[in-house]
Amino acid sequence: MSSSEPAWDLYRTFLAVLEEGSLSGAARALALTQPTIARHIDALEQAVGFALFTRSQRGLEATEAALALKPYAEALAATAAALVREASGQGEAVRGTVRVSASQIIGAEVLPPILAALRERYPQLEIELVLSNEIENLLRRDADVAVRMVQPMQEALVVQRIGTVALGLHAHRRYLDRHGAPQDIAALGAHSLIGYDRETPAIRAMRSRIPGFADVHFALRSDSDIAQLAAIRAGFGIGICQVAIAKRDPDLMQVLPGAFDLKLDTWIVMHENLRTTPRCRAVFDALVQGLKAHVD
Amino acid sequence: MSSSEPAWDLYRTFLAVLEEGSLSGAARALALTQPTIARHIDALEQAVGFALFTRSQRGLEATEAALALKPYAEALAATAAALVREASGQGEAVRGTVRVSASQIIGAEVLPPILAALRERYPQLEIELVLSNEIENLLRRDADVAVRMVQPMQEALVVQRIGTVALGLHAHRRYLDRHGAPQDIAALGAHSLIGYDRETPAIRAMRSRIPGFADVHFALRSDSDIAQLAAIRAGFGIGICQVAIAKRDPDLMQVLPGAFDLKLDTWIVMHENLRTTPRCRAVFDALVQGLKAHVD
DNA sequence: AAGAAATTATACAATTCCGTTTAGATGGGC
DNA sequence: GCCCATCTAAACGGAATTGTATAATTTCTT
Repeated sequence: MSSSEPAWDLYRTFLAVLEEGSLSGAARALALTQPTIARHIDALEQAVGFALFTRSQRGLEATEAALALKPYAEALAATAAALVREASGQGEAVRGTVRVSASQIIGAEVLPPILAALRERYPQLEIELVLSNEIENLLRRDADVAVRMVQPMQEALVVQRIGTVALGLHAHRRYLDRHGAPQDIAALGAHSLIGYDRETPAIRAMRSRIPGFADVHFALRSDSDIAQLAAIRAGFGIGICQVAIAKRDPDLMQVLPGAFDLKLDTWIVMHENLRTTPRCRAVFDALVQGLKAHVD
Repeated sequence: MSSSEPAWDLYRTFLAVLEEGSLSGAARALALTQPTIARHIDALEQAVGFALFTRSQRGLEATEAALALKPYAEALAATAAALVREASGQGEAVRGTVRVSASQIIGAEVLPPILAALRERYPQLEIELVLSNEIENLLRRDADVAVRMVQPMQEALVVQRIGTVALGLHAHRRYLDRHGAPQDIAALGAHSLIGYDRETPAIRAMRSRIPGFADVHFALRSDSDIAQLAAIRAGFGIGICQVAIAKRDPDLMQVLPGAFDLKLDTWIVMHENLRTTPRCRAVFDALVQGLKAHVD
């Protein structure tokens, strides 16, 4: 029984093998060589006392035990990355890397000008933009600052409420010229509708809240909000998008503005410890200001 | 500018130097040698690009930048330790180490028989008992299972409410025989009272809730609940302790049972991911059962 | 005031670790 | 059915890391 705990480097190698699926792949990812990776895995297996992978010629397969350890290795990687970001931004100046998490639509349609102005002001600031509808774990520091459409529930977070983002049914003027505008929700069935592919809990809640909208059939289904918005702009049909975004394009018309109105509360969220970190503070404040302008 | 991120081992060395305060101390703690530690720190300073410590002959002093990185290094250590615990308990059997956090009183007076029975049942189970009135961060895995007297607010936790623990004023029969029992709260001023040294927010809230108790003077002040309980048992005077604990000793009498009654809600808390880990599940269930018996 | 006991810094030897190379095996593509 | 690509495993030489020993400096104690 080896009483000494494994070297932390081994965890990094372990995670790389898990993610790459082979010793050789991990070696490429870490800029090491395959024998080194093999030795690391051997050493880690020696230390924990059981097999982590079943070797085969087309790669390694993780054992159940290895999968049980994976979340810990991922947490280590997230923390190490956060440490590097923190180190890169030491000092009073706004410099270094800030990791921002937001939804696809916000990230593609709303954030770019805000971030551009921010970068103009702080040339040494670098931004990592994580676009995902999953909410990143801020406590584990998967991201530094996040734009959230659901109320933050965790402790130890700095939260600033922005306001409500209004959603609405929209279509391109060209589409409405050809097919006419529906006069009520019931008439939507005769139109080309754009919607989601897989139903998430949030979407299911939304559909049930709009009367008569529960069982419409979508002619174009995509889980990508970006693709939906692009389809609306291309005149495919009627879909849901943010009213504020649609208003920027005079050719996008809101459909049934009274019948369908949905509001999303919006927050900017940051880990409490980053409050005094200049670069994170700057990004946080810029997002608050920029998104408030977008909501109004 | 070195683009490659530092080796994770350097973080461990870094944390050890922060905690030990010297290269030599860190070398002892990690079972390495002082030149090795010095090289690690040099390498890390090289990687981050600024000084982490100011060298002196009586040790190293951390720079502000180093202190800013400390929480990240601590999180790494906590996660690495959790990974080792997880690895030690692989398999279906209840074996390995579980880290339990509780208050001093609970840990010293209530948990021992519960844990003893648990150990009797699972001889391969090992327990790390962290006794502190600070609440350990379960998300960072400073502990696996915790007994909490404040309502858990974090997400991603498995929470089981136990009930309310009653507190009351108590004294040893010997003390009351000599000095008599006070008939009302006002009469407490003439007695030897046992209480806290520094006022924490929780204590301040408690004092304000008991009328006439806000400005009593304590003859013996200690931040250690254990010491307070020991003083009560030794007949020093009147102090606060759990009614359930006092009842086990026929010589401990409750004072002013009607006027002073305070209740603490109690929960057992565990990280969600540990729900399916046999050893943590076993400890969690045993604590729930054992503490419910204590409350009743 | 002087010596003992810390500490960091430096030089050198030994060990460990890593990379290169090779062999062996498996799966996919023509 | 054969060949090529990809993988793991093993052997060996070199490089990097580590440990040992020592010097130099400061602080605390006697």
